[in-house]
Amino acid sequence: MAIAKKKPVTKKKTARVAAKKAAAAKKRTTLKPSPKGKATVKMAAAKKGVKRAAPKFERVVAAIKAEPPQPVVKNISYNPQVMEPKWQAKWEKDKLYRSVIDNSRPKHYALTMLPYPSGDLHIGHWYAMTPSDARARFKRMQGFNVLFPIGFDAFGLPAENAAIKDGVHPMKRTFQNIERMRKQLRSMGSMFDWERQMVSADPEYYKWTEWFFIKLYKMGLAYRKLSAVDWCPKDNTTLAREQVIGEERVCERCGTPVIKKDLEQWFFKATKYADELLNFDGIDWPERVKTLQTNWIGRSEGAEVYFHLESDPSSVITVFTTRPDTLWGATFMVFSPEHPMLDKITTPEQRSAVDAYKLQAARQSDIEREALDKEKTGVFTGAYAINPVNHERIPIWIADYVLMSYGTGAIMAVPAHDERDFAFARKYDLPVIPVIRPLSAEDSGPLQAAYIGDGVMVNSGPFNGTQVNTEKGRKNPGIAAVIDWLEKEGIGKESVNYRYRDWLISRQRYWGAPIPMVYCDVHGWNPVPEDQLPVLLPENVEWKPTGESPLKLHPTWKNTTCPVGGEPAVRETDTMDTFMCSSWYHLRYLSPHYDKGPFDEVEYNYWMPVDTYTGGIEHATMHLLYTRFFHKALRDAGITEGNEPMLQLRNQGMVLGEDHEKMSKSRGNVVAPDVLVNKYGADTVRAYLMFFARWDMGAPWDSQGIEGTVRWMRRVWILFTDPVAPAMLKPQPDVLRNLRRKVHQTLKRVTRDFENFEFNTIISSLMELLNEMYKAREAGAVGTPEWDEANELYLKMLAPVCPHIAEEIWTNQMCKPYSIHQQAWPRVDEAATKEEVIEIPVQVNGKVRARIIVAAEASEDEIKSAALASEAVRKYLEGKEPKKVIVAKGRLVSVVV
RNA sequence: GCCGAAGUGGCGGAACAGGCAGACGCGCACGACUCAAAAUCGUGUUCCUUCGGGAUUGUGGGUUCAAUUCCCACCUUCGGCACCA
Repeated sequence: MAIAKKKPVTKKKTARVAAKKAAAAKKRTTLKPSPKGKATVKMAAAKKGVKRAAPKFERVVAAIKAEPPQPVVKNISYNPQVMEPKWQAKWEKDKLYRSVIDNSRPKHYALTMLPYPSGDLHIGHWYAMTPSDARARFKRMQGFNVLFPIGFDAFGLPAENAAIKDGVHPMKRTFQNIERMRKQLRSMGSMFDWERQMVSADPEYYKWTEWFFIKLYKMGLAYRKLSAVDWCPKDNTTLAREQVIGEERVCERCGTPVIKKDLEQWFFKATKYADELLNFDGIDWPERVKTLQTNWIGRSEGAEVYFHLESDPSSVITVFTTRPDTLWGATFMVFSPEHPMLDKITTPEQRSAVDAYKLQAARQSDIEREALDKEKTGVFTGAYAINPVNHERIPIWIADYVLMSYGTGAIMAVPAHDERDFAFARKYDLPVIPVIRPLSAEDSGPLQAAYIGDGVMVNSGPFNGTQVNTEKGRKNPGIAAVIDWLEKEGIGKESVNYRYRDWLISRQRYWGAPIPMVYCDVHGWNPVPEDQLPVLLPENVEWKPTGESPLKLHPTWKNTTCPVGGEPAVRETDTMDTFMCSSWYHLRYLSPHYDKGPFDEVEYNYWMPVDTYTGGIEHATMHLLYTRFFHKALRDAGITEGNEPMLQLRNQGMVLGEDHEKMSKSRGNVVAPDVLVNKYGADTVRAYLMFFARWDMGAPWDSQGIEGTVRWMRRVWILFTDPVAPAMLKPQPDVLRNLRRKVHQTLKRVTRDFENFEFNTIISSLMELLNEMYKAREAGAVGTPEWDEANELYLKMLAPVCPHIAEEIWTNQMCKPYSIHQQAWPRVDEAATKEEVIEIPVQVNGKVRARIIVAAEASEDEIKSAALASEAVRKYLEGKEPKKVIVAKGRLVSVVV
């Protein structure tokens, strides 16, 4: 097969892209979820058909809408609607969750991704935050001094877009939304330390965002460059590469296809840290995130090789290749249509063809140009290059399959061993010279396709006979040998290329942190002096529907004087990408009102680094990569310590609507946490969110399912508050032993599951234990020390999950010392968890045929003889001796007949 | 094409380190209470069955006394990257 195969765009794929686009237009929840966040959506939706969709779902939504919120729990005194706000107020008054430095205790910095103040807390926020809160509470009970802060990622486009529509100033809208969301966040009963709150749009905060920009600028990590950048025509701003999504190349926020524009923009030199960002040593992050980041950085190893023009031996054309072992097979060279040398090398005869091709390439969008199924096109430049390894004269072509943005914008084409080059050579009838002979085929006829695989180098001068394989880089003996030789000959050297690009941070918008730079004709660009920070956003701005940044249109704001010479100068009117604000917010929590620097070092030394970070995976190649870069840059500036800001990362999944689709207002499948809290209480909602799915997977919401959690909560309440001690009988000793065993087994599991973020099994363990406690109560356990211990431990285990009901029972019903949230996490009594008598299944030929009951510490021999003595086993043995008997002590006996 | 993840009852899910598959919950069925309903409580609930059993963790192989778990191949779904030289 010759020409690159056509890859028809399937219906499925089109649908997927459309869905992606649609999703991109949706509101953001935590930080800035993007279509990437749909990951879990479709997985879950696809996993189990969509059977339960419409009727029931509509019924439920209708019911929720119609019903005025009212307590569902009737006839008993459990009343979360009263009890929860009461405790929230008391905890706040008592500053129960204030975290201050305490050198006598180990610290634990639990961070959850800060929300964007969209106006309403979404169920997704609850899903991310309440289990994180429960875990932070657990850590606190374990004796850690826990910092669990909250803030708002308050700059950003939605507020500005809304302002263009209705004229309400983003500042006003944002701070109103924050006020509203604070109330909602409080209703979660979370242990946020509100005194550490930060708001990124607050001048007190963005002063330091600007300050960091200048730091990076002074380190040479911020630079201004004219380049072809991605532009979202709807949001009227440039975007970072990370914010352009998928093969359709749409805006991460609004789903509009981006276009290219040549603009001067500010960049951060993130690529300087590419190699370091590939190293995840010392951090416990999900493999998935590490893989995404690794792929995003896209390191490839190879060599750069110096060709020169036939017409000018002093010229140098550098190419990058991952296959230096195929250098002898280079039969032509291809330049990108944007290559700067083109004008110089094109011959007069070819000029018109080349110019026409360049024009055509420039007119095409990236999508058209990079379409996979497009047939290769190109034009001969008339020029020839000399291959330095064998001094062959090879023609130079231009083709749009070579990108200026990767490598050097010029390639050596080896059609015999590269599919793209092969297709191109076939089309334009260029020579194909095999230089790797497959080990299997001794004499192969004319190549039908590019050969990529193990083999022996041929037609390769001094390297004939050298073995090559498919390994990349120096691990491949052929490549290693050629690289060494290139370096010795001075015609090339080992080299690494990355897909990763520098971070474009300029945004042509108003509602962001100003880029604190000033331009004057004499001294060029200079940073605003530190004592003049922050550069404040002007408040009196006009909203024009043109979409132009009001900063640009403001009559006076941009006028200033040059900090170097005092000449008239203008301010940069672009603002910073909001991901810049969120790259360091975890540092501002340490001392949100500190004014001598971005943070107080004393606080830093105590709290940093972040011990656990929780949030959505949609930020894998955006926020989570930016913040790592930022930390490393600050480390090199001597501002931070250590190589990584966040030691452990865990991602929650996504809560879908009941119709198994992503929740959205337009679909009408949104589950509002406020409604749920009014109806069931925060404790129930918290518990259900922890219970109803694996936290890292997420699942569709199930409004029936929550009933189980409602029942559980009620049963908890009744067990602890119902004074009836039903049994007159004295409990059997084994009842109490069993109760105690169950309690400690549960404690062991719950402790382990909290450590591992396995929240669903925490709840099921607690449900199980409650069922056992009901039975024990029936059996007369009430009033015994074992019963009291069970009660105490149960509440302590419940406290992180359902902080209000646990406090109410502990403090008010049981009159224990306030607060349960200041109690120590109980210790597992290992001895109590052990069973005395165990039931062991006996397998005969792999099938369970009998069960025997033996003492837990019975020896293998005892177990063996008990098993062989059992009737069922004797039946299968039919009097014969077993071939083999395996005893897994305490677990199982396996008899082979 | 490359890289990664997942697949267990009607549903969400459980199974610590290879050892009883289906914990816990939803739903459903039956029963108790009730004039009745709701709520609550109790019992049952993977499938097939000739009631002896048999099958069963996406499919097919393999290792093992024993596999949801380890290995190989494949299928499906999801995600990321992609004319990346």
